Amino acid sequence: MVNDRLTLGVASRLSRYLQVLTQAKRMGKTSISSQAISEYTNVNPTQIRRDLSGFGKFGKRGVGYDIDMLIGQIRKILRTSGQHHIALFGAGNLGQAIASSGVFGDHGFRIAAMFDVDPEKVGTSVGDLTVRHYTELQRVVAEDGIQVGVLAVPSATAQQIADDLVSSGVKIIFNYSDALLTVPSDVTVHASNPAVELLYALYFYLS
Amino acid sequence: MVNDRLTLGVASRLSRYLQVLTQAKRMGKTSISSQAISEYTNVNPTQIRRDLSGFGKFGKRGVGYDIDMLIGQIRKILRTSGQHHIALFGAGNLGQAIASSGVFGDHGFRIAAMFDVDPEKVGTSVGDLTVRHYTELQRVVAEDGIQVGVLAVPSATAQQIADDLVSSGVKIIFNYSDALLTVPSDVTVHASNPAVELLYALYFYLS
DNA sequence: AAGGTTTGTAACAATCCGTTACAAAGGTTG
DNA sequence: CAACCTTTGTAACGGATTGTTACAAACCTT
Repeated sequence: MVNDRLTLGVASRLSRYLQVLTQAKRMGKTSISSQAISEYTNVNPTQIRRDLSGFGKFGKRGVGYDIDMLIGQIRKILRTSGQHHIALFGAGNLGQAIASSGVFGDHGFRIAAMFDVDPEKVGTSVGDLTVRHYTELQRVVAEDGIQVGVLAVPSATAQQIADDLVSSGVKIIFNYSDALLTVPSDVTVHASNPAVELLYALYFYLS
Repeated sequence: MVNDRLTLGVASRLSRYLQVLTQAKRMGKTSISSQAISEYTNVNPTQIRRDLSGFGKFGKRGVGYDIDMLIGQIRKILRTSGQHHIALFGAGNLGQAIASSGVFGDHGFRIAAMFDVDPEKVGTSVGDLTVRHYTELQRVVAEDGIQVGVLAVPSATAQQIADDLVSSGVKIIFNYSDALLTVPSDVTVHASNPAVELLYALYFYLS
């Protein structure tokens, strides 16, 4: 059925294809083959074609996939074609890097607000955002329809922000801090740790 | 066989356990159950015990796993217990965030050098590192035994750095830029894109 | 028109994973 | 000390996912 949930595996691979497609588009390419996607994702080309052909005939035989079109199709499949609003916590180096990187914008995420508690930072501008004080959290979440909170703060303050996000109704938290967050079971925490990803890459290199 | 390569799945899960264990240790915990690891990783507890028991009896029945011990064991299994040296490119916001975060240090990675081309930045200090000029790359890689290059640079310059790293003999590149890098097949590129990871999380929330 | 490339698809085997189950070992409480 | 609870280690089974091989059809180039 078209309306079935994707399996974890398919959704994860589709996301990875999307990453490569977006990068390829930035590099000025307009078309790409399953073979080429395979080289960048380490997913077998037959698997890629199988994943995609489950949703429609997106490719042209002898040519490959039109990148813009495929990006659109995968977004539709992942049901994330709309605009999503995120709130960013922490205006330190990491927060500023995220705010000015455009990496979220490319995928339909708008950084709707940026928060910090440091009075030196509140009121300053980062890109086209103005850093707000943390006390505005509840109001901004409600007014701007924030769906995702991104934590780029020291680990000591992460749990408190997570708690406040949860009580404001935010269900997805992206945690860049070292803290291990405790949240209700209907809230998703995604933690990103580059060092752990490196360990994984290194294992396969060393073997 | 003990000396077999781990499968992709096992290595990936072990890395994720390691991430949770490291965080739990930071939070002051000394012991953890497979059930608790499961809640943070979404890996089924039986699967966790099965993954671990393939390598030895690390747990205590009725109690759980000693965190320090388990971190050590997993590092041994991943053969990444030693010190690894990384070079960081780009002393902008992201580069500074990485250099000062301690996230690599926790996992046995030492940031041995940091590079930039901006004359304003070369010579300045970030944490206990001094930013060096990019022209020193070849020498530093050789002298310090750099195994990994981390790119926190604008996408326009990423490919050039990747090429130079490859010709210096570095085989693992961690790419934070938006560029799609082309490298020889014996070089591993790991790209991290938080927006794509968010799309994935969002899909399961929206369903 | 011929030849090369790439998709879409099928079929099969192998592997991986979730689930259920349970004994053994450790801790806790009365 | 005995009963009870928790948690590991392990086995077994069935279902799901994935790698592999294969090939026709469609597309492009020459």
